[in-house]
Amino acid sequence: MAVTAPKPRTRSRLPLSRDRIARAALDLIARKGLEGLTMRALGAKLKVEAMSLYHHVPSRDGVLDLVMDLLVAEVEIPSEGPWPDRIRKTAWSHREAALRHPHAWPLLLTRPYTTEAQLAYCDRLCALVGEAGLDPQGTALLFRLVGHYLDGALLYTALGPGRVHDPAPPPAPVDPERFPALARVGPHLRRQLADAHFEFGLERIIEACVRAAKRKA
Amino acid sequence: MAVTAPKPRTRSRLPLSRDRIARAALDLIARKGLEGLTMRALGAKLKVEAMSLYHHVPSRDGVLDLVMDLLVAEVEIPSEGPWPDRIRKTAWSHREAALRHPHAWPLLLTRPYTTEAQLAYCDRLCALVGEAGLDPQGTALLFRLVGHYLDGALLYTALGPGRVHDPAPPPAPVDPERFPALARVGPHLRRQLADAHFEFGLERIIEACVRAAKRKA
DNA sequence: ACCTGAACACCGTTCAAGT
DNA sequence: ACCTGAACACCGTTCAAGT
Repeated sequence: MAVTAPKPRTRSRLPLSRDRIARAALDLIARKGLEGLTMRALGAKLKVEAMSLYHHVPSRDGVLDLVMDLLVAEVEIPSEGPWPDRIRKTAWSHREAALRHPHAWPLLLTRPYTTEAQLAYCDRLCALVGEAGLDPQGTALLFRLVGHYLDGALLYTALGPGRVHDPAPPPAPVDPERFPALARVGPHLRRQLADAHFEFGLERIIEACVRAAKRKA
Repeated sequence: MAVTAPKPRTRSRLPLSRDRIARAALDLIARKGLEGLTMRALGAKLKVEAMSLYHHVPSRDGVLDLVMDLLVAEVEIPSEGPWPDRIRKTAWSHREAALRHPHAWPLLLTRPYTTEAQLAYCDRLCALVGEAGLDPQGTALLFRLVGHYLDGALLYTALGPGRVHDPAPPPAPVDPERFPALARVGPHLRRQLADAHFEFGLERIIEACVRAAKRKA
């Protein structure tokens, strides 16, 4: 019995889905920056009118939430080994993800965490810091200490120049007459040194956590 | 000889100036948020067509630079006393300024420092951290450690809920079945505790600076 | 059920024109 | 010199209409 082959659609466009929208949005942000993510541009990328997106997502903010879900999914939080080591690895994993998605990363610093995936990510971080063995109050103190440092360091990482569509020049030469301290320290604040700076600060933060854990124990 | 009194202008509008524009912009941001600062709204506030602003400022970004100048001018950096104390006071002064201008503060974290006033501010911060007595490389390490912590903490401070036009609800109750660690620690992450959290982290950071300074000396 | 097209109420910015 | 008005090329989102 002859079976008709599935009709080859001349326009073989997959149906829209939240997953396809999320990936297209992440890619668009990587190319054009956060403000380059417009509903019209996103629609064009998916070969669809902008208005079709609203059937899968409630608003532009809804798209940003999908992108945040992709970001937190890339962070690895190990569950084996001594906890200071796990904090160290988690921090570096954050840094790698931020470097992979510099334009999108600020979303994680400026928007509330609401989706299931985002809350699960927060939960894993709380559990990790809780391994230090302090009570919930003490855990919250360490959580903020580590968190604030990471947030600041990764925002700096993400906003660094030398990326696509980032017109900000590297720190311009500074007049040592008018700004003597800045002229002296400035050369040592170069982005190329950011790895070493990140590591130094991270180790001081972990030391502080270890000391706090010992004090309570 | 009769002198004609200066004709009382029925529309006594002051001439536009960069200073008036800056203050109006800061006020508009306080009321409507950063995205509420539009050239049209700013013009309306100054009783002028939006296009008149372009005679005093090159672009919307130029307005944001003026606002940043106002913000850094509010930070007090003491020049007397032991340096760990001065770092502590400078940090708290930052926090107070961030709390006075929560909506505008993120500008200082996301835009490059370019104007005279902004560079002078960076210079004073470098000079302060330089007081720890390390060489420029070491000074840069401390500068990043303190800076990243402050950036993260103040971004958190600035983005907190409970402000005008901030629809984000305080951390919603969390299902302890699905997110046990978050449910345990979450209550201790409330904004009301932010002062104590900020202080704890700041003191650990200053300790680390003191230790680093001793090690080198 | 899913996608479209026109429309609404906005943006930043340019430019020629007014006083 | 300073301000204006109209216009251009965009936004996010609504809504009635198509298939």
